[in-house]
Amino acid sequence: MRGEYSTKQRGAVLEFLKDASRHITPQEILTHLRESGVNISLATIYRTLDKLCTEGVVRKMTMGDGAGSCYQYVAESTCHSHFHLKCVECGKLIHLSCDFLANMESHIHKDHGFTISAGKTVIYGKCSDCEAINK
Amino acid sequence: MRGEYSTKQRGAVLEFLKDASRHITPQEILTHLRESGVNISLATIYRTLDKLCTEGVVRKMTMGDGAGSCYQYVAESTCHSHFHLKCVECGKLIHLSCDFLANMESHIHKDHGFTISAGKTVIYGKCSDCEAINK
DNA sequence: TTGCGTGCAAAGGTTTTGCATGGCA
DNA sequence: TGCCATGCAAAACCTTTGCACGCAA
Repeated sequence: MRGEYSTKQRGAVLEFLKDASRHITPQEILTHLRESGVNISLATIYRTLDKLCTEGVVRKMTMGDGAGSCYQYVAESTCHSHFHLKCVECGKLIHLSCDFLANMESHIHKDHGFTISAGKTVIYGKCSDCEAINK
Repeated sequence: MRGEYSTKQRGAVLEFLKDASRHITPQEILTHLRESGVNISLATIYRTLDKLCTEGVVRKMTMGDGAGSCYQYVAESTCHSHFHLKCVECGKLIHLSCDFLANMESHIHKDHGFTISAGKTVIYGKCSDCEAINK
């Protein structure tokens, strides 16, 4: 018989991602689940995340600071108009929902023939706090 | 005496980056320079790139597909209004200069207090070609 | 001569893979 | 029972670092 099995580990990973609903590293998942008494290995986490990614349930993002990849649970409703700003100074990650960005998407689609995948995109720059400090 | 030396390796790396004027991986640099008869090691390339980065001569970018980091030569004049679109299907990288994006920068700066670093930002999505194929 | 730059090899961290075992259906 | 999922360990990668030597100034 073909198909997928529902296991404790897979359930735990998915539940943790849902609860956190923020960007998470495989290492974080390992630590938290171990603390919660779940027996799981890093390899399984990577394999599980890979599958969830293919299914479109979670999303993989790469932070530019070499700190490894992050994964995030994707609720269907939050797919649009949601960009991420990452501060290159302090590493803070800002979730940004804004109509203006919806305009940007349609502009780029019309004028440049490119369909933006907002969830995968990380915009780099400096947050207001760090900007103030350096001035 | 303090200061920097001008070496054959450093010159070769910089020249190659200038010539290519596109996004390049350290591995590519190694291969090309070796083929050109330049004796150089990966470690030196990383160290050189790191310095050039600090000096602002090249820019480091992270491609989200886990393919490692890319570096790009930065001409002073192209620092602004220059975003990158990367197709998640075919991997094509599109350089985008457009006034609209300048507007976006100022909008995000004013309304969200975030200063975008366009050169470090890669916007993911689907290019028109791949969009057409999948439809 | 001084001390930065380089090459090599080893180390560090993240992600992947092989293989035997365990667990779901 | 039949397979898929898991754990462990090893491997594969990318990147960084230590150390002795070479080379620019």
